Amino acid sequence: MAKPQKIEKEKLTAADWERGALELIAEQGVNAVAVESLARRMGITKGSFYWHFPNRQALIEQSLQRWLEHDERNLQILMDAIEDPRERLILFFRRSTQVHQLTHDVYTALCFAPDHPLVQPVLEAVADRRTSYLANAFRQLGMADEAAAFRARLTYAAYVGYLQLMQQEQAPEPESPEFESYLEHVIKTLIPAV
Amino acid sequence: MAKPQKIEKEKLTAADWERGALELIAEQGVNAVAVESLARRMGITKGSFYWHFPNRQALIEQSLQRWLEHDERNLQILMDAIEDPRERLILFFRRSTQVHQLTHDVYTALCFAPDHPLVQPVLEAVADRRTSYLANAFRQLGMADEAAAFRARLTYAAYVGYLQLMQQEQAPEPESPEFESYLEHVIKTLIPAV
DNA sequence: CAAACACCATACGCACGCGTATTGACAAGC
DNA sequence: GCTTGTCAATACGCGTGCGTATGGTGTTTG
Repeated sequence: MAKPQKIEKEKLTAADWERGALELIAEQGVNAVAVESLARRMGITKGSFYWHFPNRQALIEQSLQRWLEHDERNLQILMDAIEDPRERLILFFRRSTQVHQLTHDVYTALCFAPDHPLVQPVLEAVADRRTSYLANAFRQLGMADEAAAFRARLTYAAYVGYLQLMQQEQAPEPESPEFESYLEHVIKTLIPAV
Repeated sequence: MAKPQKIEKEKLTAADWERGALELIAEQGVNAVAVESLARRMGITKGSFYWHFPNRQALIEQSLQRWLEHDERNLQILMDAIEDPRERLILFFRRSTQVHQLTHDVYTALCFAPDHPLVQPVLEAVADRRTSYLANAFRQLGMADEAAAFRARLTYAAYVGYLQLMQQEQAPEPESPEFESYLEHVIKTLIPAV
């Protein structure tokens, strides 16, 4: 073993821990983030964890912060990419399609822990962002300020509620034809005609 | 039953425990239902609890079952009381006003624990019930079967999502004038004109 | 080459929550 | 009056999960 290929060693960075935490959140919710189980999952013991982080709370905070920034960029890209506000709105709905996408699954998990003290501020920020994003699009479609704000809230609420129905498997699978019909109905109902 | 005033002894029945559990769920969520803390809250030790229930799970199951029946009656009363489907729909939205009402607060709490194995079937039943209630009303307003079902799902989703926004205090207080304006907007958007 | 540093393993103390076991108090029925 | 049944208090064992302490190994750096 003269030249140990560094494949094996693979020291973990704080970012690795954060990614692992986010995966756990996506799969099993915030409460499932336990130091020891996470460490096991990373193939390491918790002795290491407490070198990178002072405690569990710091891990969650930093992970959520990282996710928040990541989500920010995602939204920005979406906004820049598409000119037509109507198309942007439709794409917003379609985003619920992206199940088993880390960023999106984390969001779903967070939605179901709105009282968690660490989640609350994050969720608030995201709701603000998405709501104003929606309101903006509605205004561009010619709605008055107040109406646009209301419609945005309604749309956001419908989106979040749909996430829950999907969680209970009481909503059609995103790929199914029924989903497309439903989506069409939603679009017709919530997006004003051009 | 000749004379003994039963004021002092106050033995607890299983129903008392269930009520206590539901209060806890309403205030702090399903996970907050711990045997010992609940016992303390009832002014008693857990030694008694395990006489009435085999374990914690049974308590939660029976409490939820009791709540489910209670909610069933509530809905039934609502349906019987009001003839006009449009009025019924409006009342459905207004029910989100009933914060700090035990039955409703429990529902909110359950909505935020959809993955909990004991909550899942309950939530499913309620979602079914309310969705078909809504679909029925929409059909009575002249919508086709499929459209009514879609609109019902959308409406239910919007309702659940709004609960979350309220939880985050990002939605107007039910008594405020802004709430009335928003409600009006929702009605105009989701309920087809007569 | 020795000391310092970065990263990880092992082992412990502690709190909390579930469930059980044992005992006690108090009423009703034989 | 003594047994039986009902409800409650106390005390334990057990698992889990957090955080700490301490020691070890490899890599850097003076």
